[in-house]
Amino acid sequence: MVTLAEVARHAGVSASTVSYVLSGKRPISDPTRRRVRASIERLGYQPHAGARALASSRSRIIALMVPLRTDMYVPVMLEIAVAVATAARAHGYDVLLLTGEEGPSALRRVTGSGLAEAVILMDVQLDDERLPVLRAAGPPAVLVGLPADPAGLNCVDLDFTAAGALCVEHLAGLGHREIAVIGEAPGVYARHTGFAERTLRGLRDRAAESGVRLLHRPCEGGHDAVAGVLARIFDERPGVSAFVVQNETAIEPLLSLLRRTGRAVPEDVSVVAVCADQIAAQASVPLTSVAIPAQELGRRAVDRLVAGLTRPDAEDTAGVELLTPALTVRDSSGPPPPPARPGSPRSAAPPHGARAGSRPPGS
Amino acid sequence: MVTLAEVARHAGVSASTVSYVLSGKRPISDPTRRRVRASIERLGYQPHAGARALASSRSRIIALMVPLRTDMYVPVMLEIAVAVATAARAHGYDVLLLTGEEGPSALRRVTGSGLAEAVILMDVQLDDERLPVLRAAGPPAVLVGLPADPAGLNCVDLDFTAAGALCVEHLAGLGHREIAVIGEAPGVYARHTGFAERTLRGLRDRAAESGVRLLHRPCEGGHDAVAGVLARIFDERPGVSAFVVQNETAIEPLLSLLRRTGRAVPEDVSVVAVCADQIAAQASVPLTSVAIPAQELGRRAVDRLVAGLTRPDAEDTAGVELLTPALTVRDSSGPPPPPARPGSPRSAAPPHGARAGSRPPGS
DNA sequence: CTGAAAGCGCTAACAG
DNA sequence: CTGTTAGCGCTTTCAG
Repeated sequence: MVTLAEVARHAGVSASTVSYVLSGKRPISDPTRRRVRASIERLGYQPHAGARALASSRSRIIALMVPLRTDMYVPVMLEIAVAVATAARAHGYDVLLLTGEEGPSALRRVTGSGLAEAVILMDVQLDDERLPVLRAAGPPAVLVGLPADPAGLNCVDLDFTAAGALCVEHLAGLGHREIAVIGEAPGVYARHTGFAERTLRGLRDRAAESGVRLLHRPCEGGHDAVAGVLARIFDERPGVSAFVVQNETAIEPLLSLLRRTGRAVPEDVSVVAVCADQIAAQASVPLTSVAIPAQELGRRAVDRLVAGLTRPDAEDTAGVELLTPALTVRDSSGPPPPPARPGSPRSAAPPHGARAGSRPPGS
Repeated sequence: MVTLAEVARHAGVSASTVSYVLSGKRPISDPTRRRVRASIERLGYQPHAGARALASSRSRIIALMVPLRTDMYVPVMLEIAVAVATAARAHGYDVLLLTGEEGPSALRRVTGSGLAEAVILMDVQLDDERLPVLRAAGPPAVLVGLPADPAGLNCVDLDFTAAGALCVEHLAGLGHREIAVIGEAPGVYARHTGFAERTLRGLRDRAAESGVRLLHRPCEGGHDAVAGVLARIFDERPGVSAFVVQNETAIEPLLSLLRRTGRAVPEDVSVVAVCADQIAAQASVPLTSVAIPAQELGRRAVDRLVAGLTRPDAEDTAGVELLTPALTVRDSSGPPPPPARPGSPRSAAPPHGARAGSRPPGS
């Protein structure tokens, strides 16, 4: 292995000079720098990461903790992870991948051993067990997500409350008065995942303001689960003319079921999703949706972390940052159908049992 | 920060004794070990990763390179990554996340700097640009995937050729004589991704053996693209009675389009997928499928890597390991329909929407 | 603008 | 079974 000392000898300078050429922490004359650079190139020198971390007590590594369970927003998780890795590299950092499995102890481990200088947490829960580690003079950290009490924590997330409001606003603006929400799996709410509850709050508050009736139902993924939930929804609220979906695995089943039961989208019912843009765009009916800005979230998380690492004093590098959601109108939302009258075709729609169902009367 | 020296002083032993208590590389008397353990506990000592790496020239870090582009098998990629991280931890290793973006130079960087001891590569292409780095006395490595020439490389992958054969076998066994394959996006084939081509070979070879006609069409994701491909397939081969799909984003659109065009699955057409089990199970028609064993792939990759790291001499830790695929029968495959005759109900199915093109006359 | 030298915290001979 | 000690390769004062 080529060491700094060898480079120094080869270039006819001292070790410290080579070090300073690399770090730029003190002025080096042009000729010297040139010679050193040439030697580095010539010998194929690469600074030893461990030695560097030891001497400088800076590992230039950020730990990223991704959820072990992959029951929601899977593509988004990967996209955030990749964005974090990419952004980190742009700042000269590498990323260590931790799974949620190890929990708080993993944070202590990588942080206490100096392996990682800072951490980014994904899939934050309202009362996350990893938070105490961070508050107690813990390592620099950024949460992608928002816990119940973000005091003293550095958080980045989509403003899901606004996202929920945006969905209702869009639908109410089109004239819908009764909306059903198909949410994440019950387990997601059970463990108090922040974004799910915040979305719901946004939906409810805006619904109340707009005089819209709202029905929320958590929903497991998969076709059968969605079928059950859908049947119950129409049973309880026959007047529902629009859906908001926040569950990627429910999207296609929902669209499929609506078709089978003879409800055209958007003519008979509107659908608005909160999901990754790509998924909304590629759905069997391109969906009006509020996007989860995965790349942006990952990038912002790293930027804030690095800012804090670089100038630990700056106050403006902490706190909560909520990205403003944007709703993209595609083909799945429109005005509600005129009120059905007894004997009208729609009330005669088959109770979705026949698999390939009778074809819908072309709206 | 608590150092090993402090622990030694606190326990009244020498530094090396503490070190050996930690590493177990030499016998320590029970009382001594106890005292040292107690001091470690008491002081909350954590060995410094950098110092360790420097002194031992072993970082206990494995680099994992995930593809930057996320145009296929996204959930599988995440699952493999998480499995790698989990398995690595079980062996006392941590995982560094690299994106494909940096390419071969990233491998040189993390490996040359001693940051990572070994690497795992995902999304391997037949003629992968990262391979030269590995062959030339490169770092220990395991590829998740199979390049064109795996000589001297350590590879783990699903036996996609067998997977393809399995699909044809299943369908041929049911009596199908004309099968269409909906493949990955054209770009995937264009960059010569091994698994896609191997699957195709397995499909073709077995089709030839079984006297089955096979038509292969790459396909972009999304509903519209699938609609186009499907229309062309039925146009060229009206007799197609079964589909093999190897493209997660094409699955639901395909099922949806088949329904819309009045073809029941599995009564009229059978569908077999090569995809993650969860996706097959949750599809709107639970799909007969060959699973991609993501967890197993990740675990095996790490196991092989660690085996090679531990006993670098052992010859059996190198070479290619192909996991045997398994086909799970679900609800989407069955015998082909009896040959349609003019005037039969199926040929009278409504030509719903210009979207899927005009329906071909049955068989 | 450059050099010399003192560690950073740990491992692994070497010595007993 | 345990202690002593010489580095591992780099950063960063302290000198000049």
